[in-house]
Amino acid sequence: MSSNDVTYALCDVNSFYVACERLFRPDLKDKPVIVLSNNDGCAIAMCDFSKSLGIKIGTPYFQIKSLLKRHNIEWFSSNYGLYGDISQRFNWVLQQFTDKVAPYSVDESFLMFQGFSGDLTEHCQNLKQTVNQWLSLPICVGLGPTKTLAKVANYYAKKHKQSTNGVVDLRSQKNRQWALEHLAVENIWGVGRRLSQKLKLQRIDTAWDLHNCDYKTLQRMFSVNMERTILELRGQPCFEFHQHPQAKQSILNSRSFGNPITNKADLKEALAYHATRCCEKLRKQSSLANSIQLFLRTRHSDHPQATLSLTEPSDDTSLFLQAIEQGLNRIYRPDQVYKKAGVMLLGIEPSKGYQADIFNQTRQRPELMESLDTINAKFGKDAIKFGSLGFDKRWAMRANARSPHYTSRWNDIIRLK
DNA sequence: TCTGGGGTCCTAGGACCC
DNA sequence: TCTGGGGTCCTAGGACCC
Repeated sequence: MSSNDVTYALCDVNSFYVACERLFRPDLKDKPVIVLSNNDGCAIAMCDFSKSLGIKIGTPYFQIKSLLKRHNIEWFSSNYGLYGDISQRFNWVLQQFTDKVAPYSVDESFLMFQGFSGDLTEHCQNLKQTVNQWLSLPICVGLGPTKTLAKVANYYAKKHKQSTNGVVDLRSQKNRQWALEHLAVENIWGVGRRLSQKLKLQRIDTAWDLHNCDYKTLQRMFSVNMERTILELRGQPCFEFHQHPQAKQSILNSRSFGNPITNKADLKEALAYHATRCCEKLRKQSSLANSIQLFLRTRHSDHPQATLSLTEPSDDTSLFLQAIEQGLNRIYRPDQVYKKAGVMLLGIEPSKGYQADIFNQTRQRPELMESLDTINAKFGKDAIKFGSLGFDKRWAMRANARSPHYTSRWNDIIRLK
């Protein structure tokens, strides 16, 4: 089968976080809603009405506070437990329509159709309707011969929801040219603010302009990714389709503090917490890491940082906690005010097949880690934990309006009276 | 006063080696 | 005093994505 038979579909939930918040709150169906980032810092998702007021993604909460009140807009702290669970259900529905589903982010997935006989547009209309019926999520679908063109199609489906009924097909050359001619270069997937500025200096203003460029020249001027984007705009697939999540090459956990911190003991607890979460993610993907980086952020936007290597790769939380303590001693300054802390694991490799160094005296306790994970999976996060995590979480972030974890915590299940 | 978090990939430049 | 060239590996920083 030639690659000409391959079509990609990008399915994306409209205002996903807002849609999730509305799921269990039918009273919010026609009411404006926005969702704030972690720590209730800024707006990260909103309904069309809020957009029409000029609120942009990333606007700080304090700047829109009065606007929200004036227009009676309901706002929520983000609830990633809920969004993650709904996302899984979304992908499950997509799998009823093709066995080739590649989740791309929490709210969008690529599908691949190969040698599909029948009307693909109709199939996707059907898919869209099913997602809406089963999960009550509004989605848009873009079809194209490459992922980049499917993204372009999705852009138009979202922009013209009414006239397209939420599905746009850019497989034909004629539709494609029109779509690219009317698409500003900054709206192409992979072309951000900086690159579009530079492209415009070269008089490359639209996706069609970029499509017609000499890709070798632009590869030299920019990078291989620019070359790939151009080829994808011409219908030649360059970006891979990963059906299964790839093992992460770095694992990061970080949070801003609810209130600024100066105390070393509090910082240590926060870092221990982040290291614990990182190690859980590491074990979940069956990997080992050989180094850990901890970083702090002060009021003055500088970020002291320390990277420590283990004597051999490990997934044992306690080894990383020891490293944290050493690292913090190196970078902590009592006269500083800290806003944020984080931990990153690096040098990641699969644990399967790892040849342990027989001369290494470091304790590795896979059974202990496994028991820890099993207990916490059953009884909830940190049901059992290392003492260095502490108990009072004085550093915890703000989340003043978080909705219940309707689908993932027994205590949060809706009760009917 | 208050501005998120978690990733990927690419490139440039320095260290080091032969 | 003169002091090459090519390769690899690592890291930091930048750009992008959602």
